[in-house]
Amino acid sequence: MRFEAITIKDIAKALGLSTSTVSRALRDSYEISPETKQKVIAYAKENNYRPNPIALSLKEKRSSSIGVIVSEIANSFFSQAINGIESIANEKGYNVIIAQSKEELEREDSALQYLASRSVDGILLSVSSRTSNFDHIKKLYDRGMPMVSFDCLVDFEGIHKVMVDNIKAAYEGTEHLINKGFKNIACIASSSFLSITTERVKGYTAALHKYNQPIQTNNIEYIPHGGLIQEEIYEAMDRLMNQKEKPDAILACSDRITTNVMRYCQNKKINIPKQLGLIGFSNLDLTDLLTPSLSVVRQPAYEMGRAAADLLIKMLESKRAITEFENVVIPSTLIERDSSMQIKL
Amino acid sequence: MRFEAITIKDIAKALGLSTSTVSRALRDSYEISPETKQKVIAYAKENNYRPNPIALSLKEKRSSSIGVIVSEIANSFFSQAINGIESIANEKGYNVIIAQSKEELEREDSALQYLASRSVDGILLSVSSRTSNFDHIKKLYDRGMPMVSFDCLVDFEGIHKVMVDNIKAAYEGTEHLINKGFKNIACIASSSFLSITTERVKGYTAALHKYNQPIQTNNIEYIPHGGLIQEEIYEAMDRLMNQKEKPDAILACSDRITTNVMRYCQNKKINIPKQLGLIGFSNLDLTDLLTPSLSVVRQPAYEMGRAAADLLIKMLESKRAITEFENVVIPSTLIERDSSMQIKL
DNA sequence: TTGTATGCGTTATCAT
DNA sequence: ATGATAACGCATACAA
Repeated sequence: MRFEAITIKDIAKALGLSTSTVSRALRDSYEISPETKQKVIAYAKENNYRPNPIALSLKEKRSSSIGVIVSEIANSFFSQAINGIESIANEKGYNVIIAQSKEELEREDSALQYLASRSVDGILLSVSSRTSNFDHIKKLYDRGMPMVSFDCLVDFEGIHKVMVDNIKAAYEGTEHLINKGFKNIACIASSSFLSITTERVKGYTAALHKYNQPIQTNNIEYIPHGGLIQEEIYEAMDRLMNQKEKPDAILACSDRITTNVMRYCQNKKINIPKQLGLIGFSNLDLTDLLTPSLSVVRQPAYEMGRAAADLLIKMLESKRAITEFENVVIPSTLIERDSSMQIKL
Repeated sequence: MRFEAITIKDIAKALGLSTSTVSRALRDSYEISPETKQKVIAYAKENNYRPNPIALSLKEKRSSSIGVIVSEIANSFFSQAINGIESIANEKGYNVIIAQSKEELEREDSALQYLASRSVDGILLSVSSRTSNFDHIKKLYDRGMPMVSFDCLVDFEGIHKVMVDNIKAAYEGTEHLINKGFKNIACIASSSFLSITTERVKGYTAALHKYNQPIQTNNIEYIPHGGLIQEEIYEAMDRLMNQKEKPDAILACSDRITTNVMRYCQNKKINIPKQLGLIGFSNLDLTDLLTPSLSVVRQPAYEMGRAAADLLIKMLESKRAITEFENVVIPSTLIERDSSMQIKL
């Protein structure tokens, strides 16, 4: 037996009315008599009637659903962001369709095509770390697909953005290490062409500059796949640690980079923070247990998800010109560990 | 400007053909002349034509989408499971709509109604820890909605399940603690009426029995919200630690419970494993860094997601009787820490 | 106040 | 080999 939902037609037949009368009664139209209305609503309720959203979509040319493209769901930052997106979407009666780019350009593009063809009303996009060219995105945007770029940003005229103040976040993280007495701080970041990377590196160098520490280009490592591939981070660490003047601390500029730098240190038996200082961007749930070795820059993932979904849905539902909407910048949080809070492992 | 996709009608008009000819040409029907076919396909490709899945759904009475209900997306176990679900769905041309129950019965029920009304072809469900009664689920199932229950299981006649061998997992975890020399092992689990709970507790008691350790009911704590609420775990720990004969080790039966037991120990400055042994079910990405204090039972979340999605889609696409499909049991993994691999924190 | 007809995009059935 | 028409479920312009 196939699952069959009750339709307006069924109600009409059962009550000896026409479908339009039923439709109008259910939408509480003024043209319908109270008695009929009541009868229809009672029957609908009794039989658990729900309008078929597919038929509605076809008619209204909108699906009340928004698409989300992230690099990977199983990444705390994004699962928290999706959580935020979901909460807003739920409130406003939208549903969420999720697609993953897995940090690959082709997958990102096909996800984009897929969502467009699924008739989503709009798209929330955090680009993959391999996306150096935004043409495929701009093309869809120019065809009229509403979009909001969040976290890993797309940059072209008109597109709306929800972001954190990455410069400040990286600046504060670096400053924290400097204040702890580290003198030769390296930085591992994602792809060099991404805004989140250039901004975080900018914050890093700004802090070094402010505290009169030398800025060495061989102390900055860029990771092609944004940390998805462990080996790439290990290789970067190898390069850094094999320098003549090897760094005494690391600024790890993403969730995955942070985790894998810690793994590297564990494998190589490098003591954090005695042999190597570390501060990382991280949203993992357990980071608070890794005190006092790890101070983290926490990205407000949930809040970003909410802000991005809120902005997109406002754009969708407003008649105002799209240019009237403003980008959103959300502050990140530096979580400093107190050594006295140490868990004895 | 609103995003408008190209339709068969547009192609027909542009090429001076009828919609049915275009439709047939695109589906490579034998009745269409090669020239026409070629012309249509070329035009479609050039203009990036994609069939409108909404119209298709309305016609076919199927949406090529499956619904997933989990307690929370931002929980590593579920985000990994969703990852697995997504991978299978992608392969087979389905899309995934996700809903969260937040461990609340009403939210679970409304998610169920929502997905049914969204015309999903089937549902993957991990029940909330507050679901002691399956009537709302069975009702939908009996109306013909294909379902697969995974992880937190639903149990009624006919429903298909994808699960881990919880008894074995908990047995091995407990055995591990016993082998380390712990003599008074307590157990913190989720709601008492859930199969995952009863099975894990069964594995726990079986191990104690096997090694001739006393089984004390006040050494078993049940958490109403499955660990979503930190206080509930703290209270359980308080009760355990305030007993006259307080336990020397804990078996934590879920991801959230494990994390929060660790947090509790950190706050109370309880040394793991010197003052208190701990083994927990955990899927967090960072657990491998918490050596050697924490051996974990790792749930094969990704594999479960894949197995569940695979089973559901096979059920959807097969003409065979639903009873012919078999439940899937997936083994969990015990990850024992080697003290020599200690990260110096 | 209610009913009839149309269209959203697609395919299947029936013409031609 | 191609075209016209109906149907999926719904909302609505138009008729009565």
